Amino acid sequence: MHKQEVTIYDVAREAKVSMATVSRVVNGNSNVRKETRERVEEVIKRLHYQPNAVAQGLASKRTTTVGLIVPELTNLYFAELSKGIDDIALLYKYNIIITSIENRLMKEDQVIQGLLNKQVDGVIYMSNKLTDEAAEAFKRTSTPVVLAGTKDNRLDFPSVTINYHKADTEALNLLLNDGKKNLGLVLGDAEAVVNSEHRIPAYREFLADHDMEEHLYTGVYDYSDGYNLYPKLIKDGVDGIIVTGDNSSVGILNAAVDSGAKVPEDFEIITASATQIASVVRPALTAVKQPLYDIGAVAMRMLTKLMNNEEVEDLHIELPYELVKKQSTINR
Amino acid sequence: MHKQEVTIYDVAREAKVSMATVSRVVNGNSNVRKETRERVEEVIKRLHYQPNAVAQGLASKRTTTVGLIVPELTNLYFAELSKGIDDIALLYKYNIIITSIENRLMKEDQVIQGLLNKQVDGVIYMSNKLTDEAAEAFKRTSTPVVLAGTKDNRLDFPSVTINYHKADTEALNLLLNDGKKNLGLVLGDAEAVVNSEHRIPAYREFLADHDMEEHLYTGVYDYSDGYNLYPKLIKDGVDGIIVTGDNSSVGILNAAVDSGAKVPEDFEIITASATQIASVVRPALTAVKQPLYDIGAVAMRMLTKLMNNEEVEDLHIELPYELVKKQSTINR
DNA sequence: CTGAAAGCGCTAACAT
DNA sequence: ATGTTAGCGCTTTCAG
Repeated sequence: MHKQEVTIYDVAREAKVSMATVSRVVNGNSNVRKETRERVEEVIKRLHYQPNAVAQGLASKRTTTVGLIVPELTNLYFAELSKGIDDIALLYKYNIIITSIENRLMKEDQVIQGLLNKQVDGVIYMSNKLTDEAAEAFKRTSTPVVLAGTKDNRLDFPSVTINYHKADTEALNLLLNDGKKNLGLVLGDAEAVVNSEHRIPAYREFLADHDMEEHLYTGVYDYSDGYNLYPKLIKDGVDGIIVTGDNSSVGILNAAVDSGAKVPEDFEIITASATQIASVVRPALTAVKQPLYDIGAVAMRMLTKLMNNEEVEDLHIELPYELVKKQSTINR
Repeated sequence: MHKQEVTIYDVAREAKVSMATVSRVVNGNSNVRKETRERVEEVIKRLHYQPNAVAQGLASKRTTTVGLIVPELTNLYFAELSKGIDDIALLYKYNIIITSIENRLMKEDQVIQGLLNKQVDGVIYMSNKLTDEAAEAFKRTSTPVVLAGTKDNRLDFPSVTINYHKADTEALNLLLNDGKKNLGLVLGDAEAVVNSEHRIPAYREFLADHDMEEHLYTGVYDYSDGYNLYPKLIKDGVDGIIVTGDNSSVGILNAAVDSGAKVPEDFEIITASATQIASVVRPALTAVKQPLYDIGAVAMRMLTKLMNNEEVEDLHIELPYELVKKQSTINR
């Protein structure tokens, strides 16, 4: 397996310089005479020399690779975040090792350890919930970590999010103003910090302020969870809901439509994390439009600073969201 | 930046063996006495030793990392393929470096060269079209490459696909049997081998066999392309179409629905690469259901064999597809 | 501005 | 079964 035909040494010999000089040329070090540089560059081109990034990584202790930890690959929410990350990573010449943690073949801390063993320069963690094992693994390392779309109360990892409390309150107000009386909140994991510390408190405060009854549904993760939940919502008399998952919100919507319910007249739905899917269903879903691309991009940008030991003014960035009215709420 | 606290050398000293023995233990080499192994393992655990994968990679010339080249991150078609790849990669303990080529900041061959410089052990390329520059880059290297969901006629790279010709013919027959008279084919890139060598020929043969008029639309890539195409379809008198992109098929569907057309009575749609999105829209789309997860999984499995120089009986695997009738064609 | 030399942490013959 | 010894290809002082 003679992958590497031509090494830095070959270039050095051919250009009649030392490998140190070739290394300088490759790395854009300015301490090289113009003529020398040009001679080396000519040889590099002629020999089709390409630096071995693994050797560079070992010698320099920087791999220009970051790890991405994502709960599911086939979820547009994470895909849109990832795209923001990817674009900025490309800009700063980092590669991305992506690892999903949905497969139970390997525990989450093992996945993270595997990433750290590969000497990634940094990690971006996306998920509604920072699990204990992940937190443990992260705090054992000096590798910088940024949370995208999640917060953590215990360990204060850098994060990029929106203001969930404010967003949900605004969405609840929309339902209230549309005349809905029994407002529900549909969540995935109730333990997730975003839910337990932000969304649920916002919901309860709202209920208290308006003297309303609580209709909290947890453990609703995907399309079919949402679809199956719908009859229960109706039985409970709920007429307006905020759904934190995009797929589950579409499940609920389709269950409503398929059962002949009138949306939004009888039943209103607001999705709290809109992806493309929210706008292609009919009726299109009114949504809290999180700037997913930007969250990813800002998180990655922050990570580049952390990896370079640059000053980072604010380690907890909240980006603006937008409440976009579509057809699943009364439009006026 | 003293990331690596404890090295193989520390373990060796502490366990009073040579680093070679520690290496053997770490790599599961059987040539180690049981007691020695246990002593070393105890030290490894006590010192929290973790092997540096970069150093392993440099010394062994194997990085247990594969590169994934995907046209778009935010497209469920590729996400579902990726999930199949990811699961098998995890099983065989490979990490994945994912690179999208939608960002024009870097040319495709540069992206590929970057992957090769990182010494990936193999590459999986997904896209309807293997571009010239990609093909050039691949043929310069000895690193194995597998195409997932694409074929190539020039260079005969290993591939995993379905039989597009057969699938499209079957879909066209369905439209015909539903009484549709003017059948259209809506594509993205007409130059893509899958289209130029498989889908278009299948379409033309079908038209010839049934003495029908051609309605071929190319350059239709995303949702809005599809949405905007609809009026033209109607003007052209098309009453049944096969759409190769899932997002564009939904665009066409919504344009039809929004304009009050009756689907499937007046207009039938079959999507030729169904993802989750095809089943959540209403009416749900009749689809050629490609086994995307399996295509990814089989491609990755094939790649593991290639990377280990194992025998691969068939380098061009075609997996079975399924024509799933939903609501965008007449159901009977 | 350039070169010499010492590693980075590990694997893989080759000995013993 | 275990140790010794070269590297893998590159970066990075340190000299000059």
